[in-house]
Amino acid sequence: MPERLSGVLDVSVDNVIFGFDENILKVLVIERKPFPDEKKGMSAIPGDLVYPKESLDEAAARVLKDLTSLEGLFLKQFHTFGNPNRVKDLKDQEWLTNFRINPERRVITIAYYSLIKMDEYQLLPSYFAEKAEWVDVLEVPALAFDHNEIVSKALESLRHGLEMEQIGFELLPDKFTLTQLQNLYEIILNKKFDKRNFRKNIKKMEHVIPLNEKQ
Amino acid sequence: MPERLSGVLDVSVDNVIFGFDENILKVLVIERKPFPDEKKGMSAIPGDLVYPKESLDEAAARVLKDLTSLEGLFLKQFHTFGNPNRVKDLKDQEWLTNFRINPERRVITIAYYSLIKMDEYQLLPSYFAEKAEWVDVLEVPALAFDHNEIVSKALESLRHGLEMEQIGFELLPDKFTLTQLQNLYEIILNKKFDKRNFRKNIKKMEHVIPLNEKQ
DNA sequence: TTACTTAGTGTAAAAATAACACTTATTAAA
DNA sequence: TTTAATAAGTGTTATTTTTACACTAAGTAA
Repeated sequence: MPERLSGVLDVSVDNVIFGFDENILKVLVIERKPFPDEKKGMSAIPGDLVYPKESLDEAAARVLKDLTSLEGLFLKQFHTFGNPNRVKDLKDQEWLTNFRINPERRVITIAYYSLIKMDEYQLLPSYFAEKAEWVDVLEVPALAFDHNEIVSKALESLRHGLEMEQIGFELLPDKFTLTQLQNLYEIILNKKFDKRNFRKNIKKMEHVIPLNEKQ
Repeated sequence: MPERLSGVLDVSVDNVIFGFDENILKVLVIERKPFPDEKKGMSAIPGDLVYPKESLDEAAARVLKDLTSLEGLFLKQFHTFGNPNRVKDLKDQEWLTNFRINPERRVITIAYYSLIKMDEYQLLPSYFAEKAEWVDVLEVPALAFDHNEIVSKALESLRHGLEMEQIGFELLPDKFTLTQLQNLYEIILNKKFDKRNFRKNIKKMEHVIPLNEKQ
């Protein structure tokens, strides 16, 4: 029986927050507080260490709320990232040295994605983010840690969720046009749909109430 | 900014191992080493703490190999369980007291499921398991920790994987009859299929080479 | 007012799925 | 060793689902 070390891991949650703005699928990216010698904080996905008494879902919801002040949003755990080197990059190590008690410690992260209706969203200062910014999911800059990989996998999961469950509505206001919804599907799935066939499919879905308002 | 404790979590992997035996979907359950006053160790899913330098996938593969001596099996991460009370049950606390350096510590676990062809499998003694036993997935006994919940969710994921990707073959020997395959689908998905339609669908799949052997 | 863009609507062809029954071979029992 | 019972193997038709496709009406911009 090999010797087993324990307590050598930190656990965080990271949250890929998607929003849909007219014709663009966006991701919320924060600017990580810069460490002393750093001019500008690096971009990252919002996240935090899990507190001792909260569940993973609660931690993810907290991160989301701190940043947006919104509660009850769609939130889904999609993957856990635990490569032993995922925080060992030089820039990340410098940052951790300034902001973590045990910077050298391995960190695994449980990744969630969440969907928010952008019109309900208000930018909030947060203790872990200098500022937050929406970026086009197709133009995500270089991010801290393995966050680019996390975003890619989040996008995959979102696509899957859009096809399997019908999650798209979470990204639109309560009242929306079918054209808006179709745009959303086309952009997220990167695929064109026939207008009439698309509308037929929506009619099959429950929980969509046609408002006899036009245009 | 709230005070952040760190190093208060242990991280493990747990592995729900599925096998298919004639007409039954089975799960490999181990008997957890009994603690001193315990007559018989409680049943559990195989798992272990993640070692300092291995990735999560590696940890899961190691657990699997220790138990079966098999490598390169189908292995899939499906969910991470992190309820703060998931190891706080009295029985579990007693056990942890005997087998962990920090028994009171919170443990989160990354859960995987894997598929093995039962005829390739050989029961192996393992340092964390007194013995291992296949049980019908429909008659899983009470398990340690939150392992019953983990098994349920693994089964959900397996069903999903069977429908989406075509994962069923991992559970059968390299040569198998279509009847065997249909049984597998019917039992796992709990659904009947028409024999002829089923065979048509298989023919559409790639990577299946019909051997002109009959019966 | 005119031209241009976007919203809104039904039908027909094609593809995929579901329903269905008999023959042959093997195994078990008389 | 015959007989009965069980399981394997095979195509066709009907139904449902999916796809392809074009014009009208209204609103917006020139």
